[in-house]
Amino acid sequence: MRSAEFDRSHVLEQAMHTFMEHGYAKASMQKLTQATGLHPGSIYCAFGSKKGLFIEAVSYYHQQKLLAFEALFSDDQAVLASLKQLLANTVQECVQNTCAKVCLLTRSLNEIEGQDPEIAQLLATNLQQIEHSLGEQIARAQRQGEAISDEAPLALARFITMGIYGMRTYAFTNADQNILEQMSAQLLRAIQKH
Amino acid sequence: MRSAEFDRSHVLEQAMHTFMEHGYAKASMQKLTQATGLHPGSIYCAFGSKKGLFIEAVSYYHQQKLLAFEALFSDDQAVLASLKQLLANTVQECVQNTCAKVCLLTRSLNEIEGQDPEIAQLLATNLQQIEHSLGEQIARAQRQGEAISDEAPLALARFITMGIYGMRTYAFTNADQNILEQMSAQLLRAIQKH
DNA sequence: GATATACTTGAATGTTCATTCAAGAGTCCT
DNA sequence: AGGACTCTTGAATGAACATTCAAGTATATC
Repeated sequence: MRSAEFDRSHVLEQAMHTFMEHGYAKASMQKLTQATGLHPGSIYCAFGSKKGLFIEAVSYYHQQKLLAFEALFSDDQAVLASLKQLLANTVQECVQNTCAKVCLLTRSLNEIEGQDPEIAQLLATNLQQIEHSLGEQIARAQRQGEAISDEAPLALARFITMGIYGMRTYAFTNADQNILEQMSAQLLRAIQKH
Repeated sequence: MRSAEFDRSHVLEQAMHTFMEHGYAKASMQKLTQATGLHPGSIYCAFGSKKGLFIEAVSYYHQQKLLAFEALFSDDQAVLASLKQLLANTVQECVQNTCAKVCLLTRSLNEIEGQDPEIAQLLATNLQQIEHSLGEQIARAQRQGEAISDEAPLALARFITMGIYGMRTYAFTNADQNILEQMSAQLLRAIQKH
């Protein structure tokens, strides 16, 4: 017996960054071996293929985003306040000049369209999971009597989700913090009671 | 002398479809020669490179979208009605099962990020031009006293633009016509006077 | 119809890519 | 300490890629 020498989390973290920076197609195995410090053989032994590594990197990214989401929407805080913070965090990501500016899920979904249904399905499922969690939080806000529209919680969650996707693409054309903050405010206003 | 044997518009139309279907990276020269009927040498003679062909195909796409936009927002119609139609058309595109479901500009913008600043700039400029035209129309709506918010026209145009980007990415996770129509309605409501 | 001037053709080029594998090295159990 | 097992290494492989170019072909002018 002999245990693997590398730290799987660390490798996935680096691979994730590489995919975020270059996209799926342009993240060559050469870039991935450099970023992870692993040799090709080790990657293929541990993950089967470039696609396998990508799938695990995506899952790793998704896991991180889910944890951040749950931390943000802790039970002892107004949902609308958490939502506002979620949008503020998204804006902060978008105006970064690092690979942190992209959402691995939405970017890859755009890239992969029409190419690999299995990856597309994984990305869609992950995104829908966050959308669903958001729906639960919005339902809670309504129960708690927060100043939020009484439309179906899922419809409101979809709207905010769509808004975040839109802001991310918009930021590629114009990463202006003021503009993105204004959009966030418009999105929030649209789901508030008036 | 001898004139070129192929119809440039027809070639660009086919190349555009190929890029819409496969994305930039995965639209190989082989696929492009098959789709256009041109031999590699002819493409390089007429467009210089794959990137040159892509840039012209993007411009061709943009031109088409601009014409469609101007036709939709003819002066003798309420702006809000045209806007509603614009969103309805977008939904129709998104639920298609052909390459017509993608916006070449937004899809490529997501794919190209961090790879080619020249292409990114072209895509951003094209998208901003449509956003700007939309702003002018919204300003006209305000002057004509339509039931539209009195926020800055550009801010409203940005919001709708962002919404369309968002719907396009959202449709990749769930191309449900009812849901997309509901989002359109939410977007419209958000910029109306109340 | 001869000649010059293009455009067309598609095989060849060299690069880059994902992937494999046999040799080497480390670890554990007896 | 020896042997068995597994992980690591990185050069080798073959496919796919964008691009080139010399030969071939059509057109126009004189």
